[in-house]
Amino acid sequence: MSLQDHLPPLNREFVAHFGEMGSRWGINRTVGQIYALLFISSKALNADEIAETLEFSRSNVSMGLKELQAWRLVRLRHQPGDRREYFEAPADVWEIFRVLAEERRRREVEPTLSMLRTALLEQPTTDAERHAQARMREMHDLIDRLMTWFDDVQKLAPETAMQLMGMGTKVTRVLELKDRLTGKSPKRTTPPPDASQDAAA
Amino acid sequence: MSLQDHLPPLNREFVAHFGEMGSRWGINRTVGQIYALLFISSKALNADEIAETLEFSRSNVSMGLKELQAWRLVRLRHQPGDRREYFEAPADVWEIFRVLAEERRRREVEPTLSMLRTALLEQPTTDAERHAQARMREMHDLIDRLMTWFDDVQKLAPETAMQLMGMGTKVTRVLELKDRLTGKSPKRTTPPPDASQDAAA
DNA sequence: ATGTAATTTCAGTAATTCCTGAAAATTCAA
DNA sequence: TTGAATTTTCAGGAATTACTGAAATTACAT
Repeated sequence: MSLQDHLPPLNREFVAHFGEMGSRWGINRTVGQIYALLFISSKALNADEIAETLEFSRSNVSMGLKELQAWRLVRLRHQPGDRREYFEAPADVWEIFRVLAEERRRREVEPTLSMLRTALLEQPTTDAERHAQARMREMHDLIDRLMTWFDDVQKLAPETAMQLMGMGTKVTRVLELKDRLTGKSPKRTTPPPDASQDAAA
Repeated sequence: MSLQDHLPPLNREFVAHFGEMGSRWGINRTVGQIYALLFISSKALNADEIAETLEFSRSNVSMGLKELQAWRLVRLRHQPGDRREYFEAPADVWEIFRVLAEERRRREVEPTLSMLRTALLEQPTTDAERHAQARMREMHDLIDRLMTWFDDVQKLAPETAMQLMGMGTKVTRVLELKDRLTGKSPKRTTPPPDASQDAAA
């Protein structure tokens, strides 16, 4: 029994793609494929079904699922009258995005932010240290701002966030007006958005 | 001559951290350390200086710099009267963030988006395919929205984008008002932001 | 053109990560 | 309890990725 036997072409394609992209996303082929399979599956799957469909060893599937759970990307369920564990990917894609962003932040950003904070408390002794610290402060401040902003957006209900994004840069017109009033120049790097954007309001 | 000899503790710490985080960020230790070194350096460095400071082989530094250039994270410069190539990291941290986001998008998002678009053109033949395609459409639409929005923000001048972020969720009040008028409930997942956020307006 | 400095390529090796099968541990029904 | 079903752990091998030194290439001054 092979992946080919069980999955229709469309599903197979999707699963294969996630396997290939895995390394770029910081997960391995196995984990990527397992997630993809669960994401497009209409029902929760148990580890044996996954192993059989993807032709991975049972133990590999076990490890993969463990990692996906650590990422909070899959959820464990139990079917009545079946003691095996079933797994599924949450249905709401915005929720998936939120969780993914949270986890990446925790793993890829927070450690650096914390290192920077520590470094910024030190008293620089040489010129090299003084300059390095100034650069670190710039980096720290940007990351900190991005994270604070992201926190804010995360607190929004999905549909509000979607709406906010749907507005595009229209929000910035308010800022431009304010800048004009307070005497600053608006400074765009590209021409203003065209009128077709205006529908959302 | 060792890293220890050349770099003061603060700088050494920073460089080491980027080396360790490298794997989580999808680059290797070498590349991470080279970038970190250039980022905090007050002047452009040539490959030999880098190799000596970090104690990597000259060829390794050459490959690392090549990769950093492919990421557009370092820039090549020439010093008058010196035929060696000097490298530096752009000074503006917002610019760095922008480039990083662009590159990650190109490498990690676009291939998937393109795969999804292709898959969505297919005519599903089984129920499994129909369901898979529906899920793919959800994924595609979310990514597409995020990217469009990100395009918009990228077009803004740094200070405008910063301001936009500084506004936090205040923008959403307009949306909430609109929702209330059109009869939808605002649906927050958390209580509204406190008044301390209001300073930016 | 020639020679030297600077950089890149690349084959081989080292280091790391991934995956498997076997064994151990856990869960649960009887 | 016992034992069968299920899941997890983990040592060792396979596959991949990283790094080096030597050789080749390129760039440039004379």
